[in-house]
Amino acid sequence: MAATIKDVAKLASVSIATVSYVVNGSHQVSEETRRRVVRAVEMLEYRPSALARSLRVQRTNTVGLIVPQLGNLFFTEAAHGIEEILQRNGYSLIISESEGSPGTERRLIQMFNSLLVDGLIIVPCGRRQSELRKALRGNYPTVFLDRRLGRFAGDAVLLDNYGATVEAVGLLAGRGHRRIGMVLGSKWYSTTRDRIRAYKKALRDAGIGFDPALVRHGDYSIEAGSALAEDLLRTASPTALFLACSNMTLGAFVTVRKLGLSVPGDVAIIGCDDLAWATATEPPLSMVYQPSAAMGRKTAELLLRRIDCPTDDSEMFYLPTQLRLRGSV
Amino acid sequence: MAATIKDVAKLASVSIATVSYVVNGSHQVSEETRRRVVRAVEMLEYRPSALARSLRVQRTNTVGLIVPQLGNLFFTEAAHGIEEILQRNGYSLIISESEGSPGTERRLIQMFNSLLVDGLIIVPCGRRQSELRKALRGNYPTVFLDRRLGRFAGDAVLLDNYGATVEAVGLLAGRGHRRIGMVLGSKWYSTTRDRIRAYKKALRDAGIGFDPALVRHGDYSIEAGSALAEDLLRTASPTALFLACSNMTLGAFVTVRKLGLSVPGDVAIIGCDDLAWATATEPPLSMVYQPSAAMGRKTAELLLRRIDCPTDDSEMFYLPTQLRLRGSV
DNA sequence: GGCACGAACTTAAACGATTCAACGTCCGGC
DNA sequence: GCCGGACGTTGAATCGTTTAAGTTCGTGCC
Repeated sequence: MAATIKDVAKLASVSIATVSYVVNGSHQVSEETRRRVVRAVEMLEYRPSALARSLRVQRTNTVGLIVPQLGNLFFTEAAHGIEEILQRNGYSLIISESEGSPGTERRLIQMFNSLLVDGLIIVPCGRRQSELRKALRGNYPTVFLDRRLGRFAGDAVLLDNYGATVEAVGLLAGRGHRRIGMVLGSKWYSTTRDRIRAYKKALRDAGIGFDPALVRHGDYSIEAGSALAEDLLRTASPTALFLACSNMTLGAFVTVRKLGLSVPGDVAIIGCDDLAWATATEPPLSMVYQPSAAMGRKTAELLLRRIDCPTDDSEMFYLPTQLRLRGSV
Repeated sequence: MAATIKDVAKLASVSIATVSYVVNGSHQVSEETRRRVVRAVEMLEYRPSALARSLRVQRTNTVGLIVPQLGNLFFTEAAHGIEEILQRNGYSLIISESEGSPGTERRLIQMFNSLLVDGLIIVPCGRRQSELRKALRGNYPTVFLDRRLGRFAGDAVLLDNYGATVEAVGLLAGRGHRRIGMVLGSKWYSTTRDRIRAYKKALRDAGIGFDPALVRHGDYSIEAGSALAEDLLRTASPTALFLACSNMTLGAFVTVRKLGLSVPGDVAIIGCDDLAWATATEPPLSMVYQPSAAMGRKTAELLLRRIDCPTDDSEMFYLPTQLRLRGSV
């Protein structure tokens, strides 16, 4: 249906090689033939097949992205940042969702393997890094986003969750809270582990003992936020809550109100990932701002650098967050 | 680097054709050779190149999606619904953002043209349908999502914005509101035109005159919601506001409170696209629920049908919405 | 005049799959 | 003993590009 390089060559009465040279400007061509070819290209509305080109040159100028959910603004903003950088560099992005399932994650990686992407950005949700490594097979550079695997495994762009949590918990402790409940994500994620380390550190600094009953793990959904907050309030009587994402913060806030408790009177709240609606509640919610778009940009830049010059040394970046105090504490 | 069909053929001591037949199950192969080939495939961790296959069979099992913004949950939920259906049918999805710019939209379409996608789903933002048609060149089926172009142009899956707006405005009028402000999207979008028709109809039914000063157009951002609501309140003194998307609803709500007005006492509010945070505000916001994920699924199904059997007759679906009344009216 | 050289094109071999047509082998039927 | 099929396998063309390696031709130099 669509015109191919052959059609153009025939119409311009030159060889297909010449057409290719004109289109790519990769070889000397006389002005006269150049014009003929250009006209033929325009008449036929010829656009080179990205597929055929990619097959030939063994690169697609495409990178893959695997995020847990598209319904989470934290990730879509990161995706947005990634797109911005890629677009500027002539790359395109294939986005897909792992739904937090290691199985889906593996399937997607295999899909990308057979798609000949030039690089991959992934928010890993599998637990074992060896499996992920194996699935990736090292055919193309990979950068981890938001979460890392193991201690020092590969390139990664992360947020300073440790620092953010130390600051938030420290602040709550400073205001006299002794029982600070934590609603975090899966205990296998590096973000969660960092936050727990930070929690213990902040408690130690404030001379408060660590009570495991105050720490819960959810799946970053609104429902998890509700359920865990309710359970925590009923069984561990915290006077403050820290929540690891905006969804869970929302669920927890609504539940706290439903239980007839006042914020911040009965329960102080600090959530993560400052979204616009956090200032529309009454009281407005205190949130740890996470620079998701910037994180995306940084990740894309790192990946492009790796694509251009692969190396064994891996880099890890921690982006600073920002605690935004509002009425909820 | 990665193993190709040739490597497998060599290792299994058969021709590449046989390997292909085994891998695809598209031809009879003796049990004995089948086993040899399968073993070779496993040993080499062979995965067929999607690129080469697509080039040969002239289809990619990939569809493109163009949405205005990824940062809008309405679209990401639709994307989610699309993915769900595609995945189930062995297709993958390439998502991209037009940022509401017709220029970017055209660029993206051209990218998809050279990418050999099997179909395209687009939330159009260009104003002229002829241009879009030309860019699309009719090489693959296209389905419009959420907005249509012109009156009856092509396959489309839409929401019943007309019905929703008649209901919402009618309800406000029924409660005695005579000056109902509308904060809508670009006046070129079909959604906006439908809503204006509905607005006029509902006013007529209630015996209220139409005042153009009560209708404003924004770009679906939080900022637009704030600015337009403030302007509307200062200059046209509405006692109720209808807003065409969740972002603008949020912006408007925050602004109304900032101006020291009470909701619903001074201003009643009905927004669109019921998101979870709408119940966390005080008062909770009345919203028109829009089944975005279902819309996505429906769209994907329609597209797949068109890919399987192209036809000239186009279909248009209007999905019902649902008015959810809460404290804000 | 012969030779070398560069400019402007073309030829043809990849890239990694699918798939049609052809081929050999074996078997059963007449 | 010969013919016709079925079965299993292979060779080669093809998809639409890029690009290394020619080819042709005109020109300048000795």
